[in-house]
Amino acid sequence: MARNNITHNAATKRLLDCGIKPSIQRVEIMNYLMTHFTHPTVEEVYTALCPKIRTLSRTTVYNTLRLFSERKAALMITIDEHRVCYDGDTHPHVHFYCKECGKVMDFMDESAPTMPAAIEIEGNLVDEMQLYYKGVCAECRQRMAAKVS
Amino acid sequence: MARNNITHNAATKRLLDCGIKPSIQRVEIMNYLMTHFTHPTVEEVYTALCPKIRTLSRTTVYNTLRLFSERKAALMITIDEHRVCYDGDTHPHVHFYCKECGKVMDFMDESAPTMPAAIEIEGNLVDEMQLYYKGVCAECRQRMAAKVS
DNA sequence: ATGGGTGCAAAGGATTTGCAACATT
DNA sequence: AATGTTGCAAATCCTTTGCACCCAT
Repeated sequence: MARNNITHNAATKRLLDCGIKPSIQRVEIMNYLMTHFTHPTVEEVYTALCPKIRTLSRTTVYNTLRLFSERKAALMITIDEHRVCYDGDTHPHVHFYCKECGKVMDFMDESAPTMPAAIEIEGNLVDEMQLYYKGVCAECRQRMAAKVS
Repeated sequence: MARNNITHNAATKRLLDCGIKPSIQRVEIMNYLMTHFTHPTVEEVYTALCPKIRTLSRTTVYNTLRLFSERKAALMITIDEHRVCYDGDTHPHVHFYCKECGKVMDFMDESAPTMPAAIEIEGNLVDEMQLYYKGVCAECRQRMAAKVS
C-alpha cells in the first residue's frame, strides 16, 4: 500500500507537472507507464488495468494515452506499422523494432537526438524527434538459425 | 512516350537491382514512387494509377509496396500514426510529420543516420534507421495564427 | 503444368465518434 | 448548474486473408 502510494504519487506529480487533471484512471494509466517500460499498446494497458478499475473502457485508455503524448507526459511510438505504443520514459533514447516478432526495445547507449525545446526549421516547428532502428532481435535470430539446421 | 520510357527504364532497373521481377503493375508503381516524392499512401498510389491500369487492385498495391520495402527498393515510413506511406528516395534524409495536417515532408539538410549495411547491436541485427521529426508545418502555423487574430 | 502474380470479396483489427451517464467544482 | 471525464456501442478506416483466375516459363 505504502509502495503503491509512492509510485502513484510520482504518477500524480507527472500529471500535474504536465497540466493534466489527475483522475483515478489517468493516475493508474500513468503509474502503469512509469512502472512498465515494455512500450505497451492500448490493449495491453487496458487488459492490465481492467482488474484494478473494473469499469475501465478502451476509449478512456485511447483518450488518456493520446492526451499524455500531446502534453508530453509520455511518448507515442509509431515504429510498428500495425499499432501505436507508448513509453513512459521521456529521456532521449533509441527504439528498436523487431520485424519478426514485433517487439519494441530500448537502445539506451545509442546517440538519440536530444529535443531540449521546440526548434524551427524552414518555418516548420519541430517539437519532437525520434530515432527508430528496425531489424531482427537476438531472440528471433537464434530461433531462425535453429530452424534452418 | 520517349520520356515515359526513360523513367520506366529507371524503374525497371531499380526492380531488377533489388531482385524483383518487373511486372507491369510493379514497374508502374515503382515509376510512380520515383517521380512523386510526396510520400504517397497505398490509397494515393492506387487512385493515381487506376486510370492507367484499369484492373489494378488495392491488394496489389499493398503487396507491391510491402515487397519493395522488404527488398529495400523503397522505404516504408511509419511516422503517421494513422497510415503507412512510402518513399522512393532511398538516400538518407529526415522525415517531418505535421501533426495538424498529416503532411510528411523531407528535411534533406538535416543529419540523417546513415545505414551502409546491417550492423549488430547487442545481438540484434539492425538493417534500417529512420529519424522522424514531428511538429507543425509552416503552412499550418500561418493558418493557425490567422485564425487567432 | 507449375509457380508466381493479380484481383475480388470478405474478414480482421485498430482507432475514432456520438452520445448518454457520471463526477467534480 | 456547468464543465470536464468516462464508458458503451456503433461506425469507420486501414490492412490482411483466402481463394480463384491468369499469365509466363
